[in-house]
Amino acid sequence: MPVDPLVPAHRHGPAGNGVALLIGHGAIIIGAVPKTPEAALARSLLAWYRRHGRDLPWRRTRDPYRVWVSEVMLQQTTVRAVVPYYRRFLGRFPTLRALARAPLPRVLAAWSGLGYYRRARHLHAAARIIVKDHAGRFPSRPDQVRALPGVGRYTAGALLSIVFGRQEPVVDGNVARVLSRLFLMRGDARGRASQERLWDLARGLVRAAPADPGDLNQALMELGATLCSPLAPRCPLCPVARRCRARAAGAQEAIPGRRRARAPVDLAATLVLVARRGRFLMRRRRRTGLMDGLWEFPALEGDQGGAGAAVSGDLRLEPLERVATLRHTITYRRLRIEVRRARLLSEPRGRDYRWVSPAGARRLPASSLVAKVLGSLPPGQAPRHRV
DNA sequence: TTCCAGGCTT
DNA sequence: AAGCCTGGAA
Repeated sequence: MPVDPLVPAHRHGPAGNGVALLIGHGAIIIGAVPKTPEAALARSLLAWYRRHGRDLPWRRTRDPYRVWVSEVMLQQTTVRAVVPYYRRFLGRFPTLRALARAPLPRVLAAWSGLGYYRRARHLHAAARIIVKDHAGRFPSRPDQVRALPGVGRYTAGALLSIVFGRQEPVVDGNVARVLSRLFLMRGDARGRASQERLWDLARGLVRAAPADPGDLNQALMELGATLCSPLAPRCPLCPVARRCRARAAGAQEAIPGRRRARAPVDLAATLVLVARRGRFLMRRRRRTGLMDGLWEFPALEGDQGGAGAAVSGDLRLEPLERVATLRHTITYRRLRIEVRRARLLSEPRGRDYRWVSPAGARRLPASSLVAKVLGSLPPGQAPRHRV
Protein backbone atom coordinates (compact mmCIF):
# COMPACT_ATOMS: atom_id res chain seq x y z
CA MET A 1 0.00 0.00 0.00
CA PRO A 2 1.47 3.38 -0.94
CA VAL A 3 2.34 5.69 1.90
CA ASP A 4 0.07 8.69 1.99
CA PRO A 5 2.24 11.77 2.52
CA LEU A 6 -0.62 13.53 4.27
CA VAL A 7 -1.19 11.03 6.98
CA PRO A 8 1.20 9.70 9.61
CA ALA A 9 1.32 5.92 9.42
CA HIS A 10 -0.39 5.39 12.76
CA ARG A 11 -3.39 7.41 11.58
CA HIS A 12 -4.37 4.93 8.93
CA GLY A 13 -7.39 2.90 9.86
CA PRO A 14 -11.16 2.94 9.95
CA ALA A 15 -12.66 6.24 9.01
CA GLY A 16 -14.46 6.91 12.28
CA ASN A 17 -16.53 5.82 15.20
CA GLY A 18 -20.29 6.04 15.38
CA VAL A 19 -21.70 8.29 18.03
CA ALA A 20 -25.11 7.40 19.37
CA LEU A 21 -27.50 9.83 20.96
CA LEU A 22 -30.51 8.72 22.87
CA ILE A 23 -33.56 10.70 21.91
CA GLY A 24 -36.78 9.48 23.39
CA HIS A 25 -36.76 5.73 23.00
CA GLY A 26 -34.58 5.43 19.93
CA ALA A 27 -30.87 5.54 19.38
CA ILE A 28 -29.89 7.71 16.44
CA ILE A 29 -26.52 7.66 14.81
CA ILE A 30 -25.73 11.32 14.29
CA GLY A 31 -22.41 10.94 12.67
CA ALA A 32 -18.88 9.67 12.78
CA VAL A 33 -15.90 11.16 14.51
CA PRO A 34 -13.29 11.37 11.79
CA LYS A 35 -9.97 9.81 12.58
CA THR A 36 -7.93 11.27 9.77
CA PRO A 37 -7.70 14.70 8.18
CA GLU A 38 -9.04 13.20 4.97
CA ALA A 39 -12.00 11.69 6.74
CA ALA A 40 -12.80 15.00 8.37
CA LEU A 41 -12.59 16.82 5.04
CA ALA A 42 -14.62 14.16 3.28
CA ARG A 43 -17.34 14.30 5.90
CA SER A 44 -17.66 18.09 5.68
CA LEU A 45 -17.64 18.03 1.90
CA LEU A 46 -20.29 15.32 1.68
CA ALA A 47 -22.59 17.07 4.13
CA TRP A 48 -22.23 20.33 2.27
CA TYR A 49 -22.76 18.73 -1.13
CA ARG A 50 -25.93 16.98 -0.05
CA ARG A 51 -27.36 20.21 1.21
CA HIS A 52 -26.09 22.66 -1.40
CA GLY A 53 -25.27 20.65 -4.53
CA ARG A 54 -27.13 21.92 -7.56
CA ASP A 55 -29.95 19.88 -8.98
CA LEU A 56 -28.55 19.13 -12.43
CA PRO A 57 -30.20 16.83 -14.95
CA TRP A 58 -27.37 14.29 -14.98
CA ARG A 59 -27.46 14.06 -11.20
CA ARG A 60 -30.94 12.57 -11.37
CA THR A 61 -29.76 9.37 -12.99
CA ARG A 62 -27.20 6.62 -12.60
CA ASP A 63 -27.55 5.52 -16.18
CA PRO A 64 -23.91 5.19 -17.30
CA TYR A 65 -24.80 6.44 -20.75
CA ARG A 66 -26.39 9.63 -19.49
CA VAL A 67 -23.64 10.39 -17.01
CA TRP A 68 -21.07 9.69 -19.70
CA VAL A 69 -22.71 12.12 -22.13
CA SER A 70 -22.77 14.77 -19.43
CA GLU A 71 -19.12 14.24 -18.51
CA VAL A 72 -17.96 14.49 -22.10
CA MET A 73 -20.01 17.63 -22.64
CA LEU A 74 -18.60 19.08 -19.44
CA GLN A 75 -15.04 18.68 -20.67
CA GLN A 76 -13.83 22.23 -21.09
CA THR A 77 -17.38 23.47 -20.98
CA THR A 78 -19.43 25.12 -18.28
CA VAL A 79 -22.58 23.68 -16.74
CA ARG A 80 -24.62 26.58 -18.03
CA ALA A 81 -23.62 25.92 -21.61
CA VAL A 82 -24.09 22.18 -21.31
CA VAL A 83 -27.59 21.91 -19.84
CA PRO A 84 -29.61 22.73 -22.98
CA TYR A 85 -27.32 20.62 -25.16
CA TYR A 86 -27.58 17.73 -22.76
CA ARG A 87 -31.37 17.74 -22.86
CA ARG A 88 -31.52 18.04 -26.63
CA PHE A 89 -28.87 15.40 -27.18
CA LEU A 90 -30.64 12.85 -25.01
CA GLY A 91 -33.90 13.70 -26.70
CA ARG A 92 -32.35 12.74 -30.02
CA PHE A 93 -30.22 9.85 -28.76
CA PRO A 94 -31.99 8.47 -25.68
CA THR A 95 -29.85 5.35 -25.38
CA LEU A 96 -26.32 4.26 -26.07
CA ARG A 97 -27.59 2.03 -28.86
CA ALA A 98 -29.51 4.90 -30.41
CA LEU A 99 -26.32 6.95 -30.43
CA ALA A 100 -24.33 4.08 -31.93
CA ARG A 101 -26.91 3.62 -34.69
CA ALA A 102 -27.04 7.29 -35.58
CA PRO A 103 -25.05 8.63 -38.52
CA LEU A 104 -22.16 10.81 -37.44
CA PRO A 105 -23.50 13.99 -39.10
CA ARG A 106 -26.60 13.81 -36.93
CA VAL A 107 -24.43 13.58 -33.86
CA LEU A 108 -22.30 16.50 -34.98
CA ALA A 109 -25.44 18.49 -35.69
CA ALA A 110 -26.62 17.89 -32.13
CA TRP A 111 -23.24 19.13 -30.94
CA SER A 112 -23.22 22.22 -33.16
CA GLY A 113 -22.31 25.32 -31.18
CA LEU A 114 -20.92 23.44 -28.19
CA GLY A 115 -17.35 23.46 -29.48
CA TYR A 116 -14.51 20.95 -29.40
CA TYR A 117 -16.20 18.82 -31.99
CA ARG A 118 -13.73 16.00 -31.60
CA ARG A 119 -15.63 15.17 -28.43
CA ALA A 120 -18.72 14.33 -30.46
CA ARG A 121 -16.73 12.13 -32.82
CA HIS A 122 -15.17 10.33 -29.89
CA LEU A 123 -18.51 9.89 -28.17
CA HIS A 124 -20.01 8.40 -31.28
CA ALA A 125 -17.02 6.14 -31.95
CA ALA A 126 -16.98 4.99 -28.35
CA ALA A 127 -20.70 4.17 -28.46
CA ARG A 128 -20.05 1.91 -31.43
CA ILE A 129 -17.13 0.28 -29.65
CA ILE A 130 -19.30 -0.41 -26.62
CA VAL A 131 -21.99 -2.01 -28.76
CA LYS A 132 -19.46 -4.08 -30.65
CA ASP A 133 -17.04 -5.07 -27.90
CA HIS A 134 -19.12 -4.85 -24.72
CA ALA A 135 -22.52 -6.02 -25.94
CA GLY A 136 -23.91 -2.52 -25.54
CA ARG A 137 -23.25 -2.43 -21.80
CA PHE A 138 -21.11 0.41 -20.56
CA PRO A 139 -17.89 -1.17 -19.20
CA SER A 140 -17.15 -0.92 -15.49
CA ARG A 141 -13.51 -1.99 -15.56
CA PRO A 142 -11.14 0.97 -15.27
CA ASP A 143 -8.89 -0.19 -18.08
CA GLN A 144 -11.85 -0.66 -20.41
CA VAL A 145 -13.38 2.69 -19.54
CA ARG A 146 -10.07 4.45 -19.96
CA ALA A 147 -9.57 2.80 -23.35
CA LEU A 148 -12.64 4.47 -24.86
CA PRO A 149 -11.87 7.34 -27.19
CA GLY A 150 -12.35 10.70 -25.54
CA VAL A 151 -12.16 9.22 -22.05
CA GLY A 152 -9.06 10.32 -20.19
CA ARG A 153 -8.04 10.08 -16.59
CA TYR A 154 -10.61 12.55 -15.35
CA THR A 155 -13.64 11.22 -17.23
CA ALA A 156 -12.81 7.63 -16.33
CA GLY A 157 -12.57 8.53 -12.66
CA ALA A 158 -15.84 10.44 -12.77
CA LEU A 159 -17.72 7.60 -14.42
CA LEU A 160 -16.25 4.87 -12.26
CA SER A 161 -16.99 6.72 -9.03
CA ILE A 162 -20.37 8.25 -9.87
CA VAL A 163 -21.89 5.36 -11.77
CA PHE A 164 -20.11 2.32 -10.39
CA GLY A 165 -19.29 3.51 -6.89
CA ARG A 166 -15.59 2.81 -7.22
CA GLN A 167 -13.04 4.72 -5.18
CA GLU A 168 -11.40 6.39 -8.15
CA PRO A 169 -10.19 9.98 -7.83
CA VAL A 170 -10.91 12.85 -10.18
CA VAL A 171 -8.94 16.01 -10.76
CA ASP A 172 -10.49 18.53 -13.09
CA GLY A 173 -9.81 22.25 -13.12
CA ASN A 174 -12.19 22.81 -10.23
CA VAL A 175 -10.74 20.07 -8.07
CA ALA A 176 -7.21 21.23 -8.81
CA ARG A 177 -8.11 24.70 -7.59
CA VAL A 178 -9.83 23.44 -4.44
CA LEU A 179 -7.02 21.08 -3.49
CA SER A 180 -4.19 23.43 -4.31
CA ARG A 181 -5.83 25.95 -1.99
CA LEU A 182 -6.67 23.53 0.77
CA PHE A 183 -3.09 22.28 0.83
CA LEU A 184 -1.40 25.54 -0.11
CA MET A 185 0.35 24.30 -3.20
CA ARG A 186 2.32 27.22 -4.49
CA GLY A 187 4.12 27.03 -7.76
CA ASP A 188 2.97 25.91 -11.16
CA ALA A 189 -0.11 23.74 -10.66
CA ARG A 190 0.26 22.35 -14.17
CA GLY A 191 3.70 20.93 -13.67
CA ARG A 192 4.09 17.19 -13.57
CA ALA A 193 4.94 17.04 -9.87
CA SER A 194 1.97 19.21 -8.91
CA GLN A 195 -0.37 17.13 -11.01
CA GLU A 196 0.75 13.91 -9.34
CA ARG A 197 0.39 15.51 -5.93
CA LEU A 198 -3.16 16.63 -6.80
CA TRP A 199 -4.14 13.14 -7.92
CA ASP A 200 -2.64 11.71 -4.73
CA LEU A 201 -4.59 14.16 -2.62
CA ALA A 202 -7.79 13.42 -4.52
CA ARG A 203 -7.18 9.70 -4.09
CA GLY A 204 -6.72 10.14 -0.37
CA LEU A 205 -10.02 11.98 -0.09
CA VAL A 206 -12.07 9.58 -2.17
CA ARG A 207 -10.73 6.68 -0.15
CA ALA A 208 -11.90 8.44 2.97
CA ALA A 209 -15.46 8.28 1.64
CA PRO A 210 -15.80 4.59 0.75
CA ALA A 211 -19.58 4.68 0.92
CA ASP A 212 -19.94 7.63 -1.48
CA PRO A 213 -16.95 8.07 -3.74
CA GLY A 214 -19.07 9.61 -6.49
CA ASP A 215 -20.61 12.16 -4.17
CA LEU A 216 -17.23 13.00 -2.68
CA ASN A 217 -15.82 13.67 -6.13
CA GLN A 218 -18.83 15.69 -7.12
CA ALA A 219 -18.60 17.64 -3.87
CA LEU A 220 -15.04 18.67 -4.71
CA MET A 221 -16.05 19.71 -8.22
CA GLU A 222 -19.15 21.50 -6.99
CA LEU A 223 -17.18 23.43 -4.42
CA GLY A 224 -14.77 24.60 -7.11
CA ALA A 225 -17.60 25.48 -9.46
CA THR A 226 -19.62 27.47 -6.95
CA LEU A 227 -17.76 28.80 -3.90
CA CYS A 228 -14.07 28.16 -4.51
CA SER A 229 -13.99 30.28 -7.66
CA PRO A 230 -10.81 31.48 -9.35
CA LEU A 231 -11.44 35.07 -8.28
CA ALA A 232 -13.15 36.21 -5.10
CA PRO A 233 -13.82 32.79 -3.58
CA ARG A 234 -16.65 32.87 -1.08
CA CYS A 235 -14.73 31.43 1.82
CA PRO A 236 -17.27 32.39 4.50
CA LEU A 237 -19.69 29.90 2.96
CA CYS A 238 -17.13 27.15 2.43
CA PRO A 239 -17.57 23.96 4.46
CA VAL A 240 -13.82 23.43 4.74
CA ALA A 241 -12.62 27.01 5.09
CA ARG A 242 -11.30 26.27 8.58
CA ARG A 243 -9.00 23.66 7.12
CA CYS A 244 -7.89 25.68 4.11
CA ARG A 245 -4.20 26.53 4.30
CA ALA A 246 -4.41 29.06 1.48
CA ARG A 247 -7.09 30.94 3.33
CA ALA A 248 -5.08 30.83 6.54
CA ALA A 249 -2.24 32.40 4.61
CA GLY A 250 -4.54 34.90 2.89
CA ALA A 251 -3.37 33.46 -0.42
CA GLN A 252 -6.61 31.99 -1.72
CA GLU A 253 -6.79 34.34 -4.72
CA ALA A 254 -3.19 33.76 -5.69
CA ILE A 255 -3.52 29.98 -5.83
CA PRO A 256 -3.34 28.33 -8.22
CA GLY A 257 -1.13 30.53 -10.37
CA ARG A 258 -2.54 31.74 -13.66
CA ARG A 259 -1.75 30.00 -16.88
CA ARG A 260 0.05 32.13 -19.39
CA ALA A 261 -1.92 31.96 -22.59
CA ARG A 262 -0.39 31.54 -25.97
CA ALA A 263 -0.12 34.87 -27.73
CA PRO A 264 -3.11 35.40 -29.97
CA VAL A 265 -2.63 35.61 -33.73
CA ASP A 266 -4.72 38.08 -35.69
CA LEU A 267 -6.06 36.78 -38.98
CA ALA A 268 -8.35 38.21 -41.62
CA ALA A 269 -10.71 36.10 -43.67
CA THR A 270 -13.48 36.60 -46.19
CA LEU A 271 -16.52 34.36 -46.24
CA VAL A 272 -18.77 34.38 -49.25
CA LEU A 273 -22.51 34.10 -49.50
CA VAL A 274 -23.64 32.73 -52.81
CA ALA A 275 -27.42 32.84 -53.05
CA ARG A 276 -29.58 30.84 -55.40
CA ARG A 277 -33.31 30.34 -55.22
CA GLY A 278 -33.55 31.32 -51.59
CA ARG A 279 -30.60 29.23 -50.48
CA PHE A 280 -26.94 29.74 -49.65
CA LEU A 281 -24.08 27.63 -50.89
CA MET A 282 -22.37 25.75 -48.08
CA ARG A 283 -19.38 23.46 -48.09
CA ARG A 284 -18.26 20.71 -45.77
CA ARG A 285 -14.82 21.07 -44.22
CA ARG A 286 -12.31 18.33 -44.81
CA ARG A 287 -10.14 16.81 -42.12
CA THR A 288 -7.86 19.62 -41.07
CA GLY A 289 -8.04 19.18 -37.33
CA LEU A 290 -10.16 22.31 -37.14
CA MET A 291 -13.92 21.84 -37.07
CA ASP A 292 -13.58 18.64 -39.09
CA GLY A 293 -16.61 17.70 -41.15
CA LEU A 294 -18.60 20.78 -40.23
CA TRP A 295 -20.41 22.87 -42.80
CA GLU A 296 -19.43 26.46 -43.45
CA PHE A 297 -19.68 29.28 -45.92
CA PRO A 298 -16.77 29.09 -48.38
CA ALA A 299 -13.76 31.15 -47.37
CA LEU A 300 -11.55 32.96 -49.83
CA GLU A 301 -7.98 31.84 -49.66
CA GLY A 302 -5.26 34.28 -48.74
CA ASP A 303 -5.62 37.95 -49.48
CA GLN A 304 -8.34 37.94 -52.10
CA GLY A 305 -10.79 40.49 -50.75
CA GLY A 306 -10.55 42.77 -53.78
CA ALA A 307 -12.29 42.78 -57.11
CA GLY A 308 -12.08 40.14 -59.78
CA ALA A 309 -11.96 36.37 -59.70
CA ALA A 310 -11.09 34.59 -56.48
CA VAL A 311 -10.56 31.00 -55.43
CA SER A 312 -12.04 29.02 -52.58
CA GLY A 313 -10.93 25.42 -52.69
CA ASP A 314 -12.11 24.00 -55.99
CA LEU A 315 -14.48 26.91 -56.45
CA ARG A 316 -13.92 29.96 -58.63
CA LEU A 317 -16.03 32.97 -57.84
CA GLU A 318 -16.24 36.72 -57.89
CA PRO A 319 -16.62 38.51 -54.56
CA LEU A 320 -19.21 41.29 -54.51
CA GLU A 321 -20.34 43.75 -51.88
CA ARG A 322 -19.66 43.33 -48.20
CA VAL A 323 -22.70 42.55 -46.08
CA ALA A 324 -21.19 42.14 -42.63
CA THR A 325 -18.00 42.26 -40.59
CA LEU A 326 -17.55 40.21 -37.48
CA ARG A 327 -15.02 38.76 -35.09
CA HIS A 328 -14.56 35.16 -34.14
CA THR A 329 -11.93 33.52 -31.97
CA ILE A 330 -10.80 29.91 -32.20
CA THR A 331 -8.20 28.95 -29.63
CA TYR A 332 -5.39 31.41 -30.28
CA ARG A 333 -6.67 32.69 -33.64
CA ARG A 334 -8.48 35.99 -33.64
CA LEU A 335 -10.37 36.21 -36.88
CA ARG A 336 -11.65 39.40 -38.39
CA ILE A 337 -14.18 38.18 -40.90
CA GLU A 338 -15.70 40.00 -43.81
CA VAL A 339 -18.86 38.48 -45.22
CA ARG A 340 -19.37 39.29 -48.91
CA ARG A 341 -21.87 38.28 -51.45
CA ALA A 342 -20.34 36.47 -54.37
CA ARG A 343 -21.14 35.20 -57.83
CA LEU A 344 -20.04 31.78 -59.00
CA LEU A 345 -17.63 31.43 -61.90
CA SER A 346 -17.55 27.66 -61.66
CA GLU A 347 -20.22 25.16 -60.67
CA PRO A 348 -19.76 23.36 -57.32
CA ARG A 349 -19.55 19.60 -57.61
CA GLY A 350 -19.72 16.72 -55.18
CA ARG A 351 -21.19 15.76 -51.84
CA ASP A 352 -19.32 18.48 -50.01
CA TYR A 353 -21.48 21.22 -51.46
CA ARG A 354 -25.09 21.95 -50.67
CA TRP A 355 -27.60 24.70 -51.24
CA VAL A 356 -29.09 25.40 -47.86
CA SER A 357 -31.84 27.64 -46.57
CA PRO A 358 -31.02 29.69 -43.44
CA ALA A 359 -33.23 27.36 -41.42
CA GLY A 360 -31.53 24.35 -42.99
CA ALA A 361 -28.12 25.78 -42.17
CA ARG A 362 -29.02 25.73 -38.52
CA ARG A 363 -29.73 22.00 -38.75
CA LEU A 364 -26.44 21.07 -40.39
CA PRO A 365 -23.33 20.23 -38.40
CA ALA A 366 -21.71 23.62 -38.08
CA SER A 367 -19.69 25.69 -35.68
CA SER A 368 -21.09 28.75 -33.95
CA LEU A 369 -19.53 30.84 -36.69
CA VAL A 370 -22.30 29.88 -39.10
CA ALA A 371 -24.96 31.02 -36.68
CA LYS A 372 -22.96 34.18 -36.08
CA VAL A 373 -22.80 34.91 -39.81
CA LEU A 374 -26.52 34.31 -40.30
CA GLY A 375 -27.28 36.45 -37.28
CA SER A 376 -25.08 39.26 -38.57
CA LEU A 377 -26.96 39.69 -41.84
CA PRO A 378 -28.96 42.90 -41.94
CA PRO A 379 -32.71 42.52 -42.53
CA GLY A 380 -33.45 42.00 -46.18
CA GLN A 381 -30.14 40.25 -46.73
CA ALA A 382 -31.69 36.84 -46.62
CA PRO A 383 -30.92 34.91 -49.77
CA ARG A 384 -32.67 36.37 -52.74
CA HIS A 385 -33.18 35.26 -56.25
CA ARG A 386 -30.27 35.80 -58.51
CA VAL A 387 -30.12 34.88 -62.16
C1' DT B 1 -11.74 44.83 -25.90
C1' DT B 2 -9.34 41.34 -23.53
C1' DC B 3 -9.19 37.45 -20.55
C1' DC B 4 -10.50 33.24 -19.00
C1' DA B 5 -12.16 28.45 -17.82
C1' DG B 6 -12.19 23.97 -19.13
C1' DG B 7 -9.80 17.60 -20.52
C1' DC B 8 -8.13 14.93 -24.20
C1' DT B 9 -5.12 13.77 -27.93
C1' DT B 10 -0.95 13.67 -30.51
C1' DA C 1 3.93 21.12 -25.27
C1' DA C 2 0.43 22.52 -28.31
C1' DG C 3 -4.03 22.58 -30.32
C1' DC C 4 -8.95 22.31 -30.04
C1' DC C 5 -14.08 26.13 -29.33
C1' DT C 6 -17.31 29.02 -26.94
C1' DG C 7 -19.71 32.08 -23.78
C1' DG C 8 -19.37 34.99 -20.13
C1' DA C 9 -16.76 37.94 -16.93
C1' DA C 10 -13.53 41.64 -16.23
